[in-house]
Amino acid sequence: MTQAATPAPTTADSPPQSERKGERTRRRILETARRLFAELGYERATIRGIAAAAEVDKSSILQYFGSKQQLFQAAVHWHAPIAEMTTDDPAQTVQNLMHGMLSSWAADPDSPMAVLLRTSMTSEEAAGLLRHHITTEIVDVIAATVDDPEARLRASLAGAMLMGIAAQRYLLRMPYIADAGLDDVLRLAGPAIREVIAPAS
Amino acid sequence: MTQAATPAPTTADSPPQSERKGERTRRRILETARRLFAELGYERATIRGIAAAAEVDKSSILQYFGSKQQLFQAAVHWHAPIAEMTTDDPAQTVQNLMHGMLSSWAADPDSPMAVLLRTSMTSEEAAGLLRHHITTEIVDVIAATVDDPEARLRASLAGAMLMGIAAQRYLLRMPYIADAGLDDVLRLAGPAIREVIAPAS
DNA sequence: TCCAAAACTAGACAAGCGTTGAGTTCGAGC
DNA sequence: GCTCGAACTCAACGCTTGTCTAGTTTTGGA
Repeated sequence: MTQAATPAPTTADSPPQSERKGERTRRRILETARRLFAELGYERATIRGIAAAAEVDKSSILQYFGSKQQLFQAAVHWHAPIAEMTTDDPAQTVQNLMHGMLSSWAADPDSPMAVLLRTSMTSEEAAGLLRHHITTEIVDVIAATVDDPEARLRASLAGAMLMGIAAQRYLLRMPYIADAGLDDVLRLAGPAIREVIAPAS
Repeated sequence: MTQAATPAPTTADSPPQSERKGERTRRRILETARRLFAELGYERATIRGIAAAAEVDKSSILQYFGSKQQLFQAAVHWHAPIAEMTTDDPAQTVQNLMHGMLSSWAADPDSPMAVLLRTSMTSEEAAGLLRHHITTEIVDVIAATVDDPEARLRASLAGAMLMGIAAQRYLLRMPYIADAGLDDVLRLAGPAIREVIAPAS
């Protein structure tokens, strides 16, 4: 019931050299958990495995996060800076989004969003988290910049297409898509996705 | 190693009223396994659960398929009639493919392809099966109808986009995409995907 | 009707899981 | 130097999993 009672009077993000010792451990657990959840999915990533990889006792994980479920929720919690990518020009916005999403996945295949997407395929709870995040933080923001009665459906479809490419490129590592350069992918797919959001431009 | 030694001198598909009793049981196990693998993923779908749902003893499943792994492989084995959908006109081919894939997923969310996609996200072995199927049975066939040095990359990207839409519509049930009519989805996304395969047409 | 083969079941096994609670080490304040 | 709480570890629990072996029931041709 009771949360691990973090004292944390300071800002809870970005490592400040050496804070409270427990915070460092907590972050190490979280990063390891993200990596293993991404590689293995929810059930195959065991608390024991995460504990061993993070060089921590399995009990510590439960002391910090309460249960495997809560550890997972903490691991996939993220905030996408979509608002900073939107401009007045929908075409430019799409370009920013595509480049931002694909290059961020390239840099970190264990990003919370990638982890959540993987697990959403076989977990209704994870799917619910993903739906909420994508709807409120991505679709709504993009749709607000488009003047169209079907703006939200258009934004959702564009997002689905982009997610399909990202998933096949970075998660499934499909031939051709995974082998091509990022610029080739953007060149071939960019105009098409742009057209879904802003058809007449 | 040895396949379950099916006697089957007749065609192995479509139920012919009442054949060998074992064949009926085998098919019932296979259909139940597909459904549960689709709903739960590979690890959460247990042999015991499949056996109970198929009203069969758990040992029978292992007798028919050897192991859980082999049962899974049998469950996700499929053949897509892509060749019958291709025409001389790439635009028409894309239209056929989109309509075919989306409406087949709508009719049967537990299709082998859907099951394989779900599990591929967290299983390298499943991902390998999916890569092989998609490359040889879909991408190559589509690319053969397109005259372009980047035909395979184009076909792969179009497939990825289509898969993204199908996944969000039928597996993740995202708002807007899942709620919209099939005709709306085709109207908005169709031209964009068509453009990826046949840019100048 | 009989009987071997096919189909199916019951029960147990070891291994691995998430979780628990009691115990041990560490590090800062008096 | 001592103390006390925070940080961490150890050993065990109850349970579920996939698989195996041995046995029972059903089936279909002679």
